[in-house]
Amino acid sequence: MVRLTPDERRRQLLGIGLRMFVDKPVQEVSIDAVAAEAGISRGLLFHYFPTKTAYHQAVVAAAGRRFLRNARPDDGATGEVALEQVTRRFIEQIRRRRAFYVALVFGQGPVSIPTPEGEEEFATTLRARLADLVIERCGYAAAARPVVHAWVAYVEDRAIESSADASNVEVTALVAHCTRALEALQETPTQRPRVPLP
Amino acid sequence: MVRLTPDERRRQLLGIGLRMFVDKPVQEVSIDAVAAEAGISRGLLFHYFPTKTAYHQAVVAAAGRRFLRNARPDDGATGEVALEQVTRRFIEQIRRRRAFYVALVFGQGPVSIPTPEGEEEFATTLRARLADLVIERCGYAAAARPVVHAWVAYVEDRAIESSADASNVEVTALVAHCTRALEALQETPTQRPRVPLP
DNA sequence: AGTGCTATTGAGCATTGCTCAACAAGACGC
DNA sequence: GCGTCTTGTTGAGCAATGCTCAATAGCACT
Repeated sequence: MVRLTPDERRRQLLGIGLRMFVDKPVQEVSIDAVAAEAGISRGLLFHYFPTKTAYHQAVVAAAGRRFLRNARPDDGATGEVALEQVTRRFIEQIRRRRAFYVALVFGQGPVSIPTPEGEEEFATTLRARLADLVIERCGYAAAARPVVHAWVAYVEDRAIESSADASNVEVTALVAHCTRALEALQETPTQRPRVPLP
Repeated sequence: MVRLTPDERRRQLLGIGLRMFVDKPVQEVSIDAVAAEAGISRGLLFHYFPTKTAYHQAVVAAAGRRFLRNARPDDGATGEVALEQVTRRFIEQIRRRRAFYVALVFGQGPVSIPTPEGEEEFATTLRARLADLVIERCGYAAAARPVVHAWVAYVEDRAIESSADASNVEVTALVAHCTRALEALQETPTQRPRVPLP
């Protein structure tokens, strides 16, 4: 019987979930399997997470936090440089761990990533957090939020679909395309239909 | 005991799943509940779907097929007109049944939508099918497929995030923006990085 | 009416999600 | 070194669940 700090144990369980939910969907991963992997009893898992669904959501949220953290630009960076960094880091991350991303982040719909400490029960999605990041750090207007939010979806799809074996050069080109695309999208008017209706 | 055609029964079960999986995730919807809703025994459900996961996937695929079918342009339409129709129908559909779409299509990652009859085990996602639709019907080059595919993700996000209570006029403006956005994205070069690396 | 086909049932089993009272590992005081 | 307190941890136990399979019952056709 190994006794861990609640924090250590929690982290261990989340880490195991991060591995187990990649190949199998929730309903095919049993609490027993997770507990066995951790070397603990079933009961303990329910001491840390009230329900299996709650555990799964916590794992997914952890995955989202991880991607968000790794996509952050350098502390000094702002404007176009920051945008290039965020875009590159986001894309590279997805490509490096494609299956992981698809299973735990992309395939989970609007999964909440609670902001860490204290802030009043605020929760949101990875796309929303990345959009905030771009708006705050790269100098985009708050009014452009819908465009930025959906642009994240665009970049995400390009990263997922681009085959992971492509060379680094292609990644650079993709990053360049995506940063330019954000400007192009932002400049695309939202007012009049281009094809007048009959 | 009510006896139905296998086809009718299958349709009924898929229809029930289409309703049940909107509010609750897979692991919280029991086969018992589905069977009770259909007025049949648990066993029968396993006669139609070998496993619960298979049933869920079939339901999700059905949802995808539905959206794909409703997004098709008119038979005669081509080019820009077809693009406008596909975009509008896709957006309107998502907005009209937002929760449904998010739960069953968006929140399921790369769910396969098998092409109906005969075709050799080909299966793909809703985004891929919509991309094919745009390429074939709206006159886009096959080389633009990655852009079109990710553009679908962009449109999808705009539709999901735009509040459902907005007026019809705003939808028209959004459709116009999205169709223009596809051109803008297509014209955004993928070759050189805009911000040269140090 | 009889016969064949098959959609459907229902008992049954192993596993699963979840609860809870009891246990034991470490920290602290003495 | 001993006792005590706190709390991370266990394991039995239960109802519900996913799934199997032999038996049944509805329907079409002769």
